[in-house]
Amino acid sequence: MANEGFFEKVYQVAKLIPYGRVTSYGAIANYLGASGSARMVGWAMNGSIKKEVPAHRVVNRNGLLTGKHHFQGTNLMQQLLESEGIQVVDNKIQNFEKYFWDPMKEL
DNA sequence: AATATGACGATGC
DNA sequence: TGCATCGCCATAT
Repeated sequence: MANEGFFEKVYQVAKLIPYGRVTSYGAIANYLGASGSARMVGWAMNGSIKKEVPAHRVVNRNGLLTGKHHFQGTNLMQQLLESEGIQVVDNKIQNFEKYFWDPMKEL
């Protein structure tokens, strides 16, 4: 209920991430107008796992799956990304710029 | 009310 | 090029 307004926004944007695409926490934060609070986006994702939010499509600006530890399995996040056609090596997305999806730019 | 933490980001060295 | 430090801002305790 209106208590997690910030979180809600993050969830909405994360849900809008197209299939086979990824984005960064900072990009979402920037889109929400909270540029600088990229950490909040990550924190919001913490609860997004319980939701229907594809948090596996959200990584840090290095394209590194930093939050994979928060997923159920050890490499579930990586598997999900690979399932979408994204190459992941050593917890890092290959051709990150190519798969990068900027909410501000796309929306 | 204050302090510590955190799935980040940028800059400095 | 890689590691270390500071800054940001909301949540949790």
